Amino acid sequence: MTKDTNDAVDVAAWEGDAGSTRHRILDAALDVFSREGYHATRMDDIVQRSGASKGAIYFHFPNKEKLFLGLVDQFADLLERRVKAAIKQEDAGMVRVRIAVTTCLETFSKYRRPAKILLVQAAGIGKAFEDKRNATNERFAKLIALYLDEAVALGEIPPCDVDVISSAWMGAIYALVIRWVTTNEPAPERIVNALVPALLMSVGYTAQGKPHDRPHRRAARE
Amino acid sequence: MTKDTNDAVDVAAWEGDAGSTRHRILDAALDVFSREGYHATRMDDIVQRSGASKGAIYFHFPNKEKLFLGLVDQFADLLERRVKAAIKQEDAGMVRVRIAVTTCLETFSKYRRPAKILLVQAAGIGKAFEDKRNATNERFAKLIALYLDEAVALGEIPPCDVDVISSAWMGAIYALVIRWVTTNEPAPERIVNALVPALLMSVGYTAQGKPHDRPHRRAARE
DNA sequence: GCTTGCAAACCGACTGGTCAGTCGGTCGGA
DNA sequence: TCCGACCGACTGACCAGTCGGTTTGCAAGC
Repeated sequence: MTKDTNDAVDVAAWEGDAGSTRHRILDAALDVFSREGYHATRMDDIVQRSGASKGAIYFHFPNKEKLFLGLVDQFADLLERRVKAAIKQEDAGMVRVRIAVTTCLETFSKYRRPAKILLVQAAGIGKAFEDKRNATNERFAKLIALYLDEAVALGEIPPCDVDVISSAWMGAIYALVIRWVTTNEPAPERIVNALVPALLMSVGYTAQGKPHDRPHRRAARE
Repeated sequence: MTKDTNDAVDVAAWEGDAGSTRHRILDAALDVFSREGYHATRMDDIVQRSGASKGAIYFHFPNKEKLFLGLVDQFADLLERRVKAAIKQEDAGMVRVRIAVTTCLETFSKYRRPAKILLVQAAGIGKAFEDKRNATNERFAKLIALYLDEAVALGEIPPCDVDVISSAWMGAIYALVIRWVTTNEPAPERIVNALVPALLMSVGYTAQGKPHDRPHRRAARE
């Protein structure tokens, strides 16, 4: 797990046309935005980094804001796709909850720079960005809430304020990913090992029939 | 609890000289920064809002950044003071953990605008701010970690990765406060009721001898 | 195969607006 | 008369976005 952090070809993973000018721009933007933040990034930085020209950038993207939000959206989509794909393989109930959380963490750790853009750089920039971030946030919280509701319905966990809990979970996940992304510190493996059980326990899920390292079936990746 | 959100005299609560120019500037800065964010705030906005002049602002504060970071620091200090004061009244162990978390939430909900500055506006602005936010973050995570360690030592909860858990807790708290601060949505009371038990359960603390609404002693405020 | 035409893709010097910060100056109290 | 507090018009850097121009790919006509 998490052997490679895609540090070279991040955007390529979810955009087809590698090598094209458009792609080079996106890659450069991702790189610079994630390092410097939105405001500290000058379009000329992206020009230099991408090797394209100012004109090329404004030919492909209407403005700086759209370019940035595009990156955020793309990554959020990817994340959602991966979570849903992973879920589909499993039966309803707490197993799904566990898989959703794990997939989230795996994806963040694999796509480190996009994660930083989504979680760190998209905050505190302005109204439009704040809204976008909250929306994205809620989007995943809702996903978690859905699976939690399922688990409650199945009687696997006692009823709880699913709305609040799912927000809290996202917050917990985000906080650790942010910390890892910026300080490199709690290794992803350690995060998963400590966090996932804690989250499950927080809703009163006692690890029934979980023989420590049960090989849960896992099919097609991505 | 949380009857009044100090929406008028935020800074006054922790700065002595109310009415002075310096104080009026801080107040105005808090107001504008929390609404607009760091970059969208023009010094001229603060000028207008405070009734002071550009010269007065630059007489009291070296630059925009320092003014902003000053607000962040002041609020972080206040928060820490309040948590420590609340803790002092209680015996070591899980009770302290509960009180620490509750006090955090109470303080955030009471000082809504400073909270927004600390949690939302101080992110994604730039290196200096990012560091500051991480540092503040860690500062409180460490505090929680300390009390959790105590509880583990006392045998009230099983051992766990306290470092990761405390970060996760802060993240959960932050996420909900941010959501409340921006959307006004999960009422503070609901947050406390749902979140605190969940956090406690997440470290395997079974609510022993907690008769639902036990009147825990509470002395001097602030 | 070769010209011609045209548009999509790309180039980069330049502009126009925006602000953080400055600075010469005023005012009132000790 | 001196100094701390305050005033506000002004400046200079910075940078997103523009625009006239060039190159490239390619299809249609001959």
